[in-house]
Amino acid sequence: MGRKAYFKNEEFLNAAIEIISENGLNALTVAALAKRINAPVGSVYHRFPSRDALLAEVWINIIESFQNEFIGKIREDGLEATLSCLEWVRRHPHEARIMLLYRMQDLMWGAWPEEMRQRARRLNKDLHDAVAAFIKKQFGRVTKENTDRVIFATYDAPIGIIRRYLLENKVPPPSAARLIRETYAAVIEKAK
Amino acid sequence: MGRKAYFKNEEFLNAAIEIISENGLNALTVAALAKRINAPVGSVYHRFPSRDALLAEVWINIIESFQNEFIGKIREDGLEATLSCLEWVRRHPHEARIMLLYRMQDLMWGAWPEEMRQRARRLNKDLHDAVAAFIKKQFGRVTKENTDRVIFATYDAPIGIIRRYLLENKVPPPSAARLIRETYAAVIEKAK
DNA sequence: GACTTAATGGAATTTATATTCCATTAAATT
DNA sequence: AATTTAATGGAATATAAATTCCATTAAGTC
Repeated sequence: MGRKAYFKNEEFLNAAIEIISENGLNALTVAALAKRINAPVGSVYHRFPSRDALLAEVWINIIESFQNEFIGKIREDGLEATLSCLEWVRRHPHEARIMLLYRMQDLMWGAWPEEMRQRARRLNKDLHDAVAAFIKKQFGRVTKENTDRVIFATYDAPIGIIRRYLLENKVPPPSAARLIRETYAAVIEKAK
Repeated sequence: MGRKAYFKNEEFLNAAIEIISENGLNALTVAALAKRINAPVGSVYHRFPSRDALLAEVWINIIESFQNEFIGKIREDGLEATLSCLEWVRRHPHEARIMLLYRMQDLMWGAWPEEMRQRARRLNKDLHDAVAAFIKKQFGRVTKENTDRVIFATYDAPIGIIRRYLLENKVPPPSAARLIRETYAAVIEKAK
């Protein structure tokens, strides 16, 4: 009952992602957001309590998408999980730009909505558990040194190269996988 | 002649760096900047034509500091240059946070002042030349593949691990150097 | 087809900050 | 010590963008 909706929640979220990715955070005004999908400004506030709330949702959705894929893969295989970061970025270039070029703190002015805090906590726990299980499987036990190795090879190094391409408004080429593999081999497999 | 200055240009620049590093870009209002050194708002505009101009100078100073150190070292030795990134970050934690957590585009609203564009052009040329010379020395000739290897091992991978620590409000520990060395050995020396 | 509800549409308002402006103060010069 | 110049000090103004509010519109329900 009541009027049919012209605009979906998701359309605003996607429009925000595109604007930030293409023109930077400064370009994401509520007016620009509404205009991109030809919606009136008021409709933004009909669906989201504030610009901050919308951005919190954009952020947590992206992080969940990225990390859940990683978590799923690392249960099977470390190298696969590592390479999957690269593939996720290639499939989600706009989201990747936001994830790697901004921080939550800079997207929003205020504090996280409580729902988002919960989702973030659950996600971090899942990630932590999955990584710890992998370290145990790979090295026998979890030490600070092993943990550093795994995070570096599976996350830091791939993100490092990916981020450079994103900064240049490009998507990392498939050839980047070669360097990621070599690093993984040197840092994880050789150290076993 | 005329009244003696209470506030130096540099004090405003340093205050801005600290505020952004400690509390994020949103915290850097002109009022907050002035307050941090107990200056009146007007004095900011006595020294800088605009907030944007001040930020442009903050940014270019940081990039010059980082890259000039790297350029100097890579003329001598690739691994030394690579490890020097880590040391620069440890010596300049605030500057590092700005360099690695923001982009010029997001610090400023408008376009770069012309002076800054020139400084950036010169710097990029120097960096490019130094890296090309290193690649030639190391591999005999400059190919796309060699270039990717060198940038990855000397820059992307170190930045990747450094950035993770900076995101957690920490400075990377000296132990990070081990992983950076191993990556360099695997990606540059083994491939020679 | 009147009624209720949910949504759009957009003008008006509020808020947060950057910027301007000018009076005041102090150093150097004569 | 009067004068000139460069700087401070901060209130007033301008600006840009978020948010509010309410009138209008359309879809189901009785």
